[in-house]
Amino acid sequence: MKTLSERQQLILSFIEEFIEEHDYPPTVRDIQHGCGISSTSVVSYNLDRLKDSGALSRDSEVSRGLKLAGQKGGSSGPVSIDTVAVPLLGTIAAGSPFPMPENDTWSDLTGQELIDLPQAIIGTGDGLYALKVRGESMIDALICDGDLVIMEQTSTVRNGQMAAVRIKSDNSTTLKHYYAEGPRTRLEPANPLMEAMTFNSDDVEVLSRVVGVWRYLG
Amino acid sequence: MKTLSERQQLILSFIEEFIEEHDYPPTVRDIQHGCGISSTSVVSYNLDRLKDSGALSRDSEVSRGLKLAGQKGGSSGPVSIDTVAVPLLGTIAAGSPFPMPENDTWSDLTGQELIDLPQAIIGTGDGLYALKVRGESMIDALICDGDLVIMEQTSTVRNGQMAAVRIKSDNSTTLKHYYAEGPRTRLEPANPLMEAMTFNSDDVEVLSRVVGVWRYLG
DNA sequence: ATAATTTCCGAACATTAGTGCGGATATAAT
DNA sequence: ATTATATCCGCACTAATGTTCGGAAATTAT
Repeated sequence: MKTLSERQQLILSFIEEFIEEHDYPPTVRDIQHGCGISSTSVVSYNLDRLKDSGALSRDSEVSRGLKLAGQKGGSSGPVSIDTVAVPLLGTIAAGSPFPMPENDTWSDLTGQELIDLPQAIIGTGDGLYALKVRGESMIDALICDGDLVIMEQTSTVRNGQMAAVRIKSDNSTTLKHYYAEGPRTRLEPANPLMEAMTFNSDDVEVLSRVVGVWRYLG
Repeated sequence: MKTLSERQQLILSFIEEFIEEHDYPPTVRDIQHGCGISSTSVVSYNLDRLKDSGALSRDSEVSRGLKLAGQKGGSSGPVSIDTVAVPLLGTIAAGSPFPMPENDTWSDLTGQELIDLPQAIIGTGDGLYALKVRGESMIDALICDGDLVIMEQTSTVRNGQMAAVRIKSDNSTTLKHYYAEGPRTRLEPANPLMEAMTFNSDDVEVLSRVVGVWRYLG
């Protein structure tokens, strides 16, 4: 049996993910653009090759007439270790109020979406929660749309740590590196190309500490 | 909530059986003939009613763009908290050569530092490796010093995915969103405030795909 | 090198398939 | 009955989508 070309494997994995996302197969043109192929005929050609090799079946003259043959291969044998489940409490977006765990929220986590993180890198996971970032409002913090921010609810952070802080006079909330310097508090964006700002310490309220950021590019 | 008409229930069950048989949803006309309806517009009308009632979702202007509400992904088993161990191969810094897994590196992982990541968000973990970022040379990619970049060794990525690409004429390597557009290839920084650049496709070599970024602020 | 084969390209082309519209028909409310 | 609402009918229109074809380019075999 002929081995699949790189492009054919790419197409195959694209189809798989497309179905995973949409619950229906892609069109020839979906594949074309998704895989950066210049012509629909090339897609059609490779689909026929894939059909020949038995990797999929194809209904002629039917839009989205694709069916993967070798569905999900059984997962090999992932090593099981301890993980910590962290509740996904909501999303942050520019302007929207900053979601915070509340007393009853903690006790009633039923139905909450949970994010599993390895204990090895997270620690005990006590008091941790996750927020999903919406929009590009946190570019300054090197955080973009879709990122998952892991936070620890605390009102005290050490200098240099990143925290969700509220500027009372603005009633705005941002993620910044925190530096208490006596009566003044300096907030420094993660992006070193951007300028820091200082406020009266009274004006700055620490909401949570940022423990980690997870960006998944599937 | 309105109760479904007989015809709507018929359509619903037809869609269900059709998907069962073909693995892709029917067209409006498939439904028309399958349910003995005289006009496509009647089908379209009832599909909209079914959408209103939440029985299914419909992608506009998309052939077979149907998804039954009660169906979601594959088998929903018990949530496993398995993790996958990913080898930490080295560090990336500005100017330094981009570390890549080599043949013997793969076979001899003894003593390699391993990073555990949840299988739930990483997948099988096949062909994955991790690199630690040194320095601020990747600010454009919203990646900063200390970040852990999870990569998959592949030379083919789909449009829109982020990848480690080498510009041959520069002999430089960066992380960019990749868009193959025929003879030209567009590389787009993750930071939407920055401009994209295009190169001759010959001049661009894909080294690895970026699967995820983990930033730990302990 | 030369020829054979595979793969790719671009541009039509032809069918498939979703949508819109005027009007008919039924069903329910007033 | 009369109005309102929901459903249906055909038909035409347009967008979506699979296919074809001549030729170029890359790969492999002789």
